[in-house]
Order: sequence, then structure tokens, then C-alpha cells
Amino acid sequence: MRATQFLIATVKETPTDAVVVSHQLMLRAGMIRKLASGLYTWLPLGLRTLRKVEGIVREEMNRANALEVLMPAVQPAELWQETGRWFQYGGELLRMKDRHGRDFCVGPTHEEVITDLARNELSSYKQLPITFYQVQTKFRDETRPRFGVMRSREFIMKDAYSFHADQDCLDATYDKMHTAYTNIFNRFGLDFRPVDADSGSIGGAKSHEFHVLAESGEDDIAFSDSSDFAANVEMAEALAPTGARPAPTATLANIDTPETHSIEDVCTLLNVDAKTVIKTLIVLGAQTEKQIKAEEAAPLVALVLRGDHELNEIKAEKLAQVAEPLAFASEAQIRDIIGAGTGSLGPIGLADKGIAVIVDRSAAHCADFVCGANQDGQHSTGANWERDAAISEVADLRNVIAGDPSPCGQGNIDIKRGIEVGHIFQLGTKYSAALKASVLDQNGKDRTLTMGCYGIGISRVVAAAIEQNNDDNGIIWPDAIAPFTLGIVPMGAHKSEAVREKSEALYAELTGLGIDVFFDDRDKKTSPGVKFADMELMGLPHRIVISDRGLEAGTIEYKNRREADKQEIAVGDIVEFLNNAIQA
RNA sequence: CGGGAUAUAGCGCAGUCUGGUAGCGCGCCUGCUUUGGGAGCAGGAUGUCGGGAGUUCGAAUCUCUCUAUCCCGACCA
Repeated sequence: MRATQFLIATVKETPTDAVVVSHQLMLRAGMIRKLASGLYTWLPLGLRTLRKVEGIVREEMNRANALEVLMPAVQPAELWQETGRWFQYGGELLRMKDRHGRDFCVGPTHEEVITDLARNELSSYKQLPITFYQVQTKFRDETRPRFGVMRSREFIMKDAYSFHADQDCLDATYDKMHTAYTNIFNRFGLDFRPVDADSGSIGGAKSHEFHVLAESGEDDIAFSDSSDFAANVEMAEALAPTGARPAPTATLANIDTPETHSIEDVCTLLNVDAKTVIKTLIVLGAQTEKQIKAEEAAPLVALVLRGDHELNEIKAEKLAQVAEPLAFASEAQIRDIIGAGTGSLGPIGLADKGIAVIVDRSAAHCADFVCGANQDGQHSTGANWERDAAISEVADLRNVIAGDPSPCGQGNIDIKRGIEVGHIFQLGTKYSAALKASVLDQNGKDRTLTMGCYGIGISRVVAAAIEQNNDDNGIIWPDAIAPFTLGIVPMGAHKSEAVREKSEALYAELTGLGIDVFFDDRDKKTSPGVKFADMELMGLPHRIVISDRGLEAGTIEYKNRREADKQEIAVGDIVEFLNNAIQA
């Protein structure tokens, strides 16, 4: 591509409404422009990278025997009503009516449509397993779109769906997709991790998220420092401390702690470590059907954690005694039953009031601890389990923190931020059962299809790649997804026939070799400094400079975007040199 | 949806308090010069001051209202 035939839309100043570096650089490099909140136009430069990301995804999906389809972005309400999601999906589902008054939505995902396709087209177990995928525009009406294309309302996603006669078959395809995803993110040249994830309300089935590691990520990922273990923090198990709980040595005493309502206040006032303080959270308990019918208030449940630990709401919600979704008891309810406010709660005596006391594994290991005294303005010191406070159950309730032993049994936990760019999970029969998608098995019997689903946020990958690869001068693309892999800058082309000829010849030759070359043929009014700055901002990974000075010495200058130093390459070797340097 | 802020040229901003008919830098156009790191000189174009209503002789500026956008939080198959 010649610069004079391209849209170079670089800008010097950082637009004020961009706060993360990928958003700033995508705007500054001229990759995207905002049309409205959460809606972006992809300019020629940005689209080139987007297409490269898509291309790699397509190649690997095809290699994994997935079949490409293209489903409509607009979907009829009837399908969503059949699965019940028309009513469950909140404001994120953009709904509309056509001219006949029929309800439609803009697809945020395509389980309904693909399952409808499957129930119509698949009739025999002999057709299974089969996987379909598409690269398509999705719309989710996010309450707060942000960070440019990282969390936009309209975005491009590769979504794939597999269909099986049984769980074993799904497991095999799931593993195949896991491998395909690993290949895809490796080919992108990004630092990523597959992590164990919460499979959500579907329950029981396997789920992995693929995260690109970057400080600006919105998820916390827990890693082992000495094995491959990686899990979303919401999923990572916090192991019980080893050894027996220390025996009590202190006597229980109540002390006045006026105006102390947080763990931090208590630690400051009593000059103790948060590890020796116990915090008590009161949530609503699960109700039996009988209780619901009798319209009885939900029982209260106490969740007890060490002062330096945080409640993991997903873990808590999974406990049988706890209401789902997790709901904290109101101050009034707590005061009514326990007789103290939230700043002074403790586990002592709660069991006698009929409140189940569920204690985190680490908190259960504490002895001689400090806790609220269940009287306003008072805390207890020297408290001990069993002797002073009953435990109903010990459970894993907390988020893991850095330094915890890894649940895999090897090494310790380290926590990093990640950007979720892929998610694979097993759907089971959730949609196929609702939409009655089945095939006949070997015995001629109807068998509901078992499904898997696999997504990659194509547009988000572009932003995530920039988050991970940039410097003060701009973007630094990995070769495989660079909009152009090589830039050519001719020096003084207007007055040097030799520079002009060599630049043109190399541009033609390198392009002919299949390299994506950006030839900056802008005239003398565009100074070399401007050309260098634009190429660096746009992130081209390789650059050569052709000058009279070099040609006279028989060399062409090469610079890698990631390296500080330039190299002089003999004119005769430059093509071979570049062929070796470029990793595409 | 709750809280906070902003809206003036393509971009970044000043002007608003104290009302007098709009300015700076970058970018853009023309000419000359310059040419290895975002050039210099000279000339030029560009605004419903987010929309509407009001106060006033007069509104970017004061009042009311609507809208859009951003930030924090809640939410996120």
C-alpha cells in the first residue's frame, strides 16, 4: 500500500474521552472513530488488523473441522420466547418491532438461532459431532460501554456451537476447541492464559476463559508460581491452613470500641493485625418451599471470614443454606434479631439465635481472635471457636490472595489482571431441550442434542493486543496481526533518482513476496520525522530506510519496532534479511 | 439505574465568575524556502459557542429545560 493512496488518520493529541492506552492509541493511530457511545467505525488501518485476527481464527476453526455459517444479526422474538430468555435477558437485549408490529431483537449471542438450525437440519446421530461457527456482529446494550472497542455495545465476535449425542463426544470436541484456541492466541503472538472459569448458572459443566494478561484487565486471575494452574479468582479454591487450630490461651473479654465500624478501625484502635480479627457478614438464607408458602421471612446466615480476607460471593451463593442470588440482610433485620449494627457483629451466640454460622476455612483456624460482641460499640477479645462460639459448618468462602498455597498442590498463588478474549463452555442440553433439538440414535430413539459453545471477541482481541504491546511512541504490533508488517521510508526521493528507483523496486518485490508493505511515498512536504512518527504510532513492526547515503555505502537501514538500535544491511541481502526477520 | 463532571472550528483548549456579538495551539488550503525525527516565513478557509425556551437594548456568558458524552459505582449470556 502506498501512503498517498491510503487514509493516514493519525493525530498528535490524545482525545480526552479515552482513558485506557489501547483506546487512546486506536484513535491516535487512526484505526477507529466513535460514532456514538459504544459504537465505532473501523477505519482502513484498524480494519486491516481486524481482518488479520479474523483470518487466523478462521484458519484454526477450519482446521478443527468447524463449519462456517453466517446467521442474521436480527432475530425473531419467538425463538427467545421458546428458551425463556426473551423474559430473562434484561436491558442488554436490544428489542424492536418491525413494520407489522412483530417483536425482534438484535442478537447478543446466537444459541437460539443455531439450535433452531440444528433441530431443522440434523436428524441422525450419524451427522454428529458437528460444529458451526460464524464471525459476526453482536449487539449488547451495555449499561456503561467503555474503553473503546474493549467494551463496546456493537462488536465482532467469533461464536461457535457444537452438537453431540452424548457427554463423551462433547468432551472430545471441547478439548479440540481448547487446543484450537491455544493455537489461535499463540499465533496472535499474545501473552495469554487459559483459566478455569465459573460456568455460571448452567452448572457442573466445564468452562475455560482465555485471558490476555494486561494491567488494565477487568478480571483477576490466580496463578500458581510453579505449575500451569490458572483460575479466575472467583473460581480458585482457598485451601484450609495446614495443621490443627492452636489451642486457646486467652480469656474472653468484652471491651468498649466506640465509633469503630470497620476491620481497619478495630485494628487501629486495638493495634492488632487484621489476620487476628474475625468479620461476620449476615446474608439471607435459603428458604424451604413451606417457608415461602407461609410467607415467613428468610432465615439469616452468618458468613465468617478473617479480617484480611474478602468474601467470594460466587462460592457463598453455592452453599445450600444460602439464598441464591446472594443477598445481604438489611440493617433493620440484623438489629431485630441480633440486637446490634453491622459494625459490631461477631459469631458468639449466633447459633443460639437460630442463625447458621458458616466459617471460612482460614477463619476457622484462628484462635484468641477479636470479633464484634453483638452489642453496639463493643468487641470481644481472646475469643475462641467451640469454647466461645459454635461453628455450624466450615467452608471455602473467600477469594484467594497472593501468597496463598495453590489449590493444585504446587507453589503459591500470584494474581494478575487479565482481559477476557475467549470463553469456551459446555452448554449441555439447556437450549436443545428448550427448543426440542434432537436426533435419532442407533436404536432409533430420540436423543436431545448435547451442546458446547465457544466464543472469541474479535474486536476485543485488537484492543487487548495493544494493551499488551505499546510504548511512548505508539503501538507495537506482533507480526501476525500488524496492519502492515513492513514500512519503507525513502529519504529525499524528490531529488534522488537512485532512492526513487530502489524504493519502488523493493516495494514491488517485497509486495510480490506476499509481505504487507506500507510504502511512505508522501512528497517532500512530509518530513522524514513525520513519516517515522506515523509508522511508530501505527505500530509497524519492521521498517527500512532507503537513502542516498546508504546506497552509496551499499546498505539499507533496518529497524525493528521493538528494538532501539538500527542495523545496516547490504543492499543485496535486504530481501532475504527481511524474509527471515518477518514472522508472519 | 444511583453519584460526579463536561459540551466553544477536524483535534486539544481559553473566554463564562464580572453580559457588549469569538480566540489560541495543532491540523487543513495557497506560495516560497527547508529535507535523517512531528520544519520556517507569508497569506487563507473553517463555528447554529450541544438543542429549545426565558431574562435583557444586547447572551458563549445569567435562568429554566432537554439531549449527548465521559468518569465512579451497580450490572455484565
